[in-house]
Order: sequence, then C-alpha cells, then structure tokens
Amino acid sequence: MRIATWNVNSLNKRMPRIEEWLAYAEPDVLCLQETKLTDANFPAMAFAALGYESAHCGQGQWNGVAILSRVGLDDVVAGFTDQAEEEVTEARLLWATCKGVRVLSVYVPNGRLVGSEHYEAKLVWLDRLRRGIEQVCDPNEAFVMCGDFNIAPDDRDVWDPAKVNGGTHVSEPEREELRRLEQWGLVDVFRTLYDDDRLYSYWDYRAGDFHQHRGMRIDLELATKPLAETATYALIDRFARKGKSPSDHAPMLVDFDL
DNA sequence: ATGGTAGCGCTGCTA
Repeated sequence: MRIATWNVNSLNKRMPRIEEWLAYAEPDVLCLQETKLTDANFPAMAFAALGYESAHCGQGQWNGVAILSRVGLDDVVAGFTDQAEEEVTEARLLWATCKGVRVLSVYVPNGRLVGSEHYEAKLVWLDRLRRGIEQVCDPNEAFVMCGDFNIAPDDRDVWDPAKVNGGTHVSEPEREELRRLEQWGLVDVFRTLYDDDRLYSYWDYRAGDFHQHRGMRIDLELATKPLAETATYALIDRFARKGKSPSDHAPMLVDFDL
C-alpha cells in the first residue's frame, strides 16, 4: 500500500502535474495540503476519472487539505477531534480510513518568526492535535499522519539551521512537539529507511534555493509502530519539484507491506 | 548582480 503526501501550493495551478504524478507514481492514498480551494471548487470528478475517491476540507484562499484513495475512503472527518465541523475555520486537518489504515492529512501552521504570536499559536495548535490523537487513536492500530509539519525534525534535515525562517521549523519547542508524538508511539517512517542528510522535501521559490539545494525536510509521514515496521520503501520525489510551474514542495511516498 | 518567487486576488498577505 503506497501512501503519499504533497503540499501542492494551489491545486488549481498544480492540477496538470498532479494528474501526471498520479499516473506514474501510482499512490494508493495521496494526502494533499495547501489546495487553496473551497469545497465547491474541489475537482472530485477529475480524480474520480483517474480512479480515486476523494475528500476535501477547504476554505478558499489559504490552507486546504484533501485525501485521495483508490483503496477505499471511509469515516471522513475534518478538524480537531474536539471540534464540531461547523467550527472548522482553518482547513488544516482531514481524517479518513483507507483499507483499514487511519489516515490524517495535516497542514501545520507556519509559525513565521520564533516568539511571534503565530509561533505561539503553532505550539498551541500542535499540542491540541497531539492531545486529540492520544484520545482518539491507539498506538497499536494502523495510523499515519501525513503532511506538511513545518518542522524539520533534525539539523541534518535543513541546509543551514542558522539561516532558515528566522529560527522557526528548527526551534527546540517545535521539535519537542514532534518528540511528544514519538513518545506516544509515532515513527518518522522516512528515517527508518534513510540516515542521510540533505534529503529535503521543500525549497523556497526565492533566490534559486532549489537549484542550490538549500532545502528542508518538513513533509513527513508519522506512523504508529505496527504500521511503520511494514515500510519497505520511501521516496521524496525531487523530480516533481523540477521544471515548469512546480510546487515549492516535492511529494513523498512510502510503501507499506500491507 | 548583494536581490532574487509564487499564489491569491486586487491590496497586501502568506509562505
């Protein structure tokens, strides 16, 4: 079972590339972030024509998360576990079950500058999400949260920890939130397969960062141990970040032996 | 060359 995640930075702009990528990467499940669409404008029919059921949680101009699946898509819910659907104002969380695997598509707030109100809100947001996971999920079940965490787990996951984003994405309180998820029972699946540095998933559009390979690994799949132990292969597809009109993120996929 | 882009949507915000 191939489960992928991709911050597409506008589904409208990226649709041709996404359709091309679905055809050659053939994920069973694809989590999307930053669709920047309302639900009414989400192209469910186009995905259905490619064999994918889909669900979307959008607000329009910003954010927006989706899950595509060709192996079933059940129990779709948006938002925090302690939040009624009508209270979901920021479209950053979408849950579903795909062939027995609980999947969460997640777009963590950016945080902007360390110490800013946005940074503090990011930490509160992460804490609320983790507490919800601990209440609703079981570390012994098959569960994977996929998406743009806006946190680089380790210094080897960034080109220069002193120069990125005014300190966000690499600060200790943010990384502590990741470690709390790990303490509960989640595993950064990519790191069970690769130890190397300089394996990035995001490069700023500005200053030729992609071509200078000034990037960060902030797109993650965190899986419970029983699921993570079945992982046989992972790939951050840098090819999909090249060429005309790419997203600033590459897609990542993981093969689980299910 | 000491700044650089991209998307949304129409002015500046977000990343």
